Amino acid sequence: MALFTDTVVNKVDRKGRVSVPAAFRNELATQNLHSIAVYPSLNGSASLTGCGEDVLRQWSDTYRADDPFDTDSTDKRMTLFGAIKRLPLDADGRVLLPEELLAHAGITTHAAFVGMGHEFQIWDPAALDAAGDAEEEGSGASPAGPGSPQAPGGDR
Amino acid sequence: MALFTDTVVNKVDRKGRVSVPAAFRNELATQNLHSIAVYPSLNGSASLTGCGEDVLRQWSDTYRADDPFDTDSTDKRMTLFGAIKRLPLDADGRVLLPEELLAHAGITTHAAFVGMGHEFQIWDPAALDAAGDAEEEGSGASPAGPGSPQAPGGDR
DNA sequence: TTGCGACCCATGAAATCCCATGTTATCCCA
DNA sequence: TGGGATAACATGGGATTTCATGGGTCGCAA
Repeated sequence: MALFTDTVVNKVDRKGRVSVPAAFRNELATQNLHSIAVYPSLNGSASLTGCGEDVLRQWSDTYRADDPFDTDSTDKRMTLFGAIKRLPLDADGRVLLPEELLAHAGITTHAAFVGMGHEFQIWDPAALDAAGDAEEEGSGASPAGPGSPQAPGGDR
Repeated sequence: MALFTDTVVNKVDRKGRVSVPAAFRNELATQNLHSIAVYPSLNGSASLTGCGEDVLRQWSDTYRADDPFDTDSTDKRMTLFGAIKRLPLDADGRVLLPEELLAHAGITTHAAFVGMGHEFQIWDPAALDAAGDAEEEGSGASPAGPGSPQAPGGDR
């Protein structure tokens, strides 16, 4: 299973393309994956969540055993799988983020990729900063702690 | 699992490279690891913590079974994995410490590697001295005790 | 035909590789 | 046990490759 770490800010070009960080690509390559699965984060934050297809398969497997009459299961599957877009990586390791997803995350010129273990998230850098600050205060984390995983200045 | 001990001060060259102490490298080699995972220490001190990837995988595994709808899990993973950088060892056993990490630890010309069992820390030698002294007084440790693991004078 | 996506190439900056060197620790033999 | 030979390490620097990014072109479809 891929292991995504680190936070990287890349530029979104005029065509809506973004380079997936090389480290992420390498992780995907170890699983022979040539695309990423992306969907609006489920916790309601203005961000996207992405992962390799292997993770999708695992989720699908956990649901497959469910009772076909279990409406909770059908609801969740619809919410989850219905919103997932599979984005192929081009020869240069970039993906084309659909307008719809860009809008959901409020991404305009830059996209911050945040590793989260077996999956990752994509944020507008400013929104990520804000979310990090909020968490720091809310949870009473150590003042100088890593509340905000990274402060992606403004650029790279 | 690797076992890191001892304190070693190495030089950071103009490119930001540092030799990982040979003893540490040997520990990593026994696990077939060719990179280290480094992140700002979680206790808020001006230092970095490092470990082998085996430790990361273990963390990731504990989260992987989580329900994708579990927002508490996603928050934790973002904070933890978002700040971890994987630094590959080059053929000579060196890593390139990113600007960002150097700044967090206040490292400029020298880096002190401190073994801590299954992980290790990286300090600016002066900051390490200061932290050791403070601990000595605060905890009432033996006056001449090993509060500061070593007094890495100024150089090697 | 016109707009968008897939593919290709160019470029500057940064990371990686590779080799050279001085120094220190280790080994081996008398 | 002295002392030279040898190997391991840390370090510097130049050569090469990777990466992110911009832009162009071709083809398909609305």
